[in-house]
Amino acid sequence: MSPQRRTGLGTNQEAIRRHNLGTLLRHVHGAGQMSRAELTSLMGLNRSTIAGLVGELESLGISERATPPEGARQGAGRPSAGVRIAEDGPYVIAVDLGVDRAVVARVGLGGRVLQRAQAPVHSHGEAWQVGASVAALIRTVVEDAPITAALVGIGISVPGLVRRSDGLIRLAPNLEWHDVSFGGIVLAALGLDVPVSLANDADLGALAEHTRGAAVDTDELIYVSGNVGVGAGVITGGHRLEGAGGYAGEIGHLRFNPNGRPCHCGNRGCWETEVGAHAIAEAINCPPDKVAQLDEILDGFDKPSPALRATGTALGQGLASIVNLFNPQMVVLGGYFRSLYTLVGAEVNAGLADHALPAPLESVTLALPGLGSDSPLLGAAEIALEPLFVDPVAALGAALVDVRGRLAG
Amino acid sequence: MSPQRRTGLGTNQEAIRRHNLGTLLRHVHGAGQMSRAELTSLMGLNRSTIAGLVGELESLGISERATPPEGARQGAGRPSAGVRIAEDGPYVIAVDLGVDRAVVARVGLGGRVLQRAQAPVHSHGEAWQVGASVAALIRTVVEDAPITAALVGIGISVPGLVRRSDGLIRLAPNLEWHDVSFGGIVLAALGLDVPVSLANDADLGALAEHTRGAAVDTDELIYVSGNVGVGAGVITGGHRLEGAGGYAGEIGHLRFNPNGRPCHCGNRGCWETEVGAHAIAEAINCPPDKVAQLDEILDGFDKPSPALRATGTALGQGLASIVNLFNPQMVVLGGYFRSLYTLVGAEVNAGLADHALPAPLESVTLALPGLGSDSPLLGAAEIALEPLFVDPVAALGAALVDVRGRLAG
DNA sequence: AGAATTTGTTGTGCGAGTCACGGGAGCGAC
DNA sequence: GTCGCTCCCGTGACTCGCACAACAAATTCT
Repeated sequence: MSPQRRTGLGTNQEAIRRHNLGTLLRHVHGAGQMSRAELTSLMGLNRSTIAGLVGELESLGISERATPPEGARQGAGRPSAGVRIAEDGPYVIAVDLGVDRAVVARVGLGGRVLQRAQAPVHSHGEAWQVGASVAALIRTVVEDAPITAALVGIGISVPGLVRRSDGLIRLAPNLEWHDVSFGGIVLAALGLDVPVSLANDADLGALAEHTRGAAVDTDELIYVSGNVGVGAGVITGGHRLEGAGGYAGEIGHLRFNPNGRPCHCGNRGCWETEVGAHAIAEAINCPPDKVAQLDEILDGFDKPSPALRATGTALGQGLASIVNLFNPQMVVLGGYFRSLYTLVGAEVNAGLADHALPAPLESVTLALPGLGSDSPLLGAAEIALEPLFVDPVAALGAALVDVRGRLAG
Repeated sequence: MSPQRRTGLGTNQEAIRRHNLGTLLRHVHGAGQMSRAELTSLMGLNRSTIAGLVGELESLGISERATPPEGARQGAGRPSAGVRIAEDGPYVIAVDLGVDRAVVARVGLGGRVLQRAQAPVHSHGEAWQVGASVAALIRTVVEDAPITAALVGIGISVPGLVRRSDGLIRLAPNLEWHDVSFGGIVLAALGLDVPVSLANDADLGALAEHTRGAAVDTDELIYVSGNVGVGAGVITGGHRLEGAGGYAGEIGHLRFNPNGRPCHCGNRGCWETEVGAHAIAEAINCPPDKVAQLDEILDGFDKPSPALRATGTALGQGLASIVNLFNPQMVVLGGYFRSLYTLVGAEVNAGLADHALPAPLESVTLALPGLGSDSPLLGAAEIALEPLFVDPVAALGAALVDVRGRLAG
């Protein structure tokens, strides 16, 4: 969260520098590489100011000077030097906790996945067991990190409700977890003390798609995630919509059909009972223990069955409610909705067009994730990197160097 | 909209001053009067900086020095001088366009209603006719304004969909308007050229309740407005949720009962068909032409009928979907929902508790508007005042002095 | 090859907030 | 009543960040 959203505080010169340095880094992070001239026009600051900021970033070891990038201006004039994320710069650990597997990656600024590992996770496993597996994956992934590179933090994507204030997992239905302090568990298993951020997988999917996926330059977007549960991550005004407790986006339990099937939440006919993984599995006669691989199974289809087409219509109709409520510019369909939309896109579009109001409908686009199924993972990297954009100097000061040594000791 | 939300730009010193001056004014505006010491601790700036800012505000004629306010610190020590909104300071015109009447007020900083007038409006009247009535009311209300006081702008609350980019009224079902540039119509009728801002009534209700109503210090709130249509204004992270086009918050057409009554939007069983004014009027045998006064009629009841109780349950159940989606800290029930909640609050609460998820439910409070039925009007004043908080000097420079003279000439 | 264009570099200046000091205004104790 | 305490105001020197201007450097165009 950028400090600018804290309303009411004044700004002093120290804050300017922090903000400008962080904003510059955010730009370089977003584009991977840019020229100083681009930065000058993007940020609206003087050339010499940009030069000073870039110099500070270089002296921090975050960025390095590069030859002018490819897509640079054509024409006369001295070419502008490039600013590029440093090879041995700071990095974060991203964890995508799925229902049946955990993916862990070491991710550098610019969103580059430097190392990656994954392992199956016992469904309904105890939290400490899962924590131990994740810790082991983290050890693997940190193996080849340069000894000088600093670990800024760990970001974890969770399929469930995460409390914003402290990252407690309030409820992860498909892991059968309840009030689990998973961040603490992982840190304890590692024996490290670094900042850990947890958030809902759909929220992080939205964040990643906004930063470097299908929704770059789109400040109003919703990432609808079909995992075993159905959830949404909302970005509005370029910021995550979190809600008071951090639970915003629970679209799975929208009232859809009051005479429908009972839902595990206690109501009847929640949207999830129509478009959730179990409903779809039933529609395609998929055995219940394969529900976690629903996306792959759907990818195997080449022609949709009538039942699947009905599901597509229900998906579109539910999306209509969401479009009416949030008036997004883009809706990204993640998880198995990606596969489903590929199959029955026409039905989804029709359901949406029939049930949404004309005004919000005209400005919305349905899209597939630009990052494939990595969106939540890269979103986890983004929240872990966030402190660097708020205050690069402070975040780097708090970061951990020689992680391998510390893990060994 | 505070400039801080524009991400990506750098900050220079000029922007600091603008921001600090605007933020200081926003604080004084919110509290009406405060001491410099309070401002110092609120804004986290140095005493002398605050003194400089306050001095600038005074020299602009916006604020004036006052004796220490009542609620000041008790005990030893020199009392801190007060900062108070100036009597003859800048003001705005706020317009609340209802289905059957228009209310116009002259509102000063601090939210003080200085003058007020209203007139019935012909339902289904032509836009230019309504514009002429509103212009006449504005002339009345400007009558006694000090000749030195500056008019900063006009804010208009509209019962319909307003396009964010240019304030065009895309659709106001109950006025039967369609793509009406009402701001231009009013300005033409006045023969003035001042900034005009238009927004949806529920959005403005939320804004006003957030600034000086029931939801002060609540950064996640939803104002649910029952007028002839049902809409919502959402504030999240302290900012209005507008959506891509400005149409966010259309909760009236949430899918509620797919086998229900047909809705004018083309679907069946939208929430509005269950809790909208026409549904309630039917439930209490109120003649259709009195629908606009539904709140007063409901206030006349002392015992709710079973039909009304069922409506209360439906209201609560629909609110549950909203609470699940937005995870607000407070839901304010405006319009006739205020009267309805007073009658059948128990049913509303029960419907909400039954259908909302536990996590979002535990942090939400239902509340009545702290500003009564004036919320949209005062919200209209707030958007018109907004430029003053972004850049007081510029906004005052663009403001109009001697309005009466200009209107006469 | 020279002009035109665009950018990097350097030094100067302005402006905004901070800091430190002296003075002022109430409160409370003796 | 006076003194001390506490908190605040007001003023001037100080620091730091950005803007500006002039010059140097690196290309492209003619």
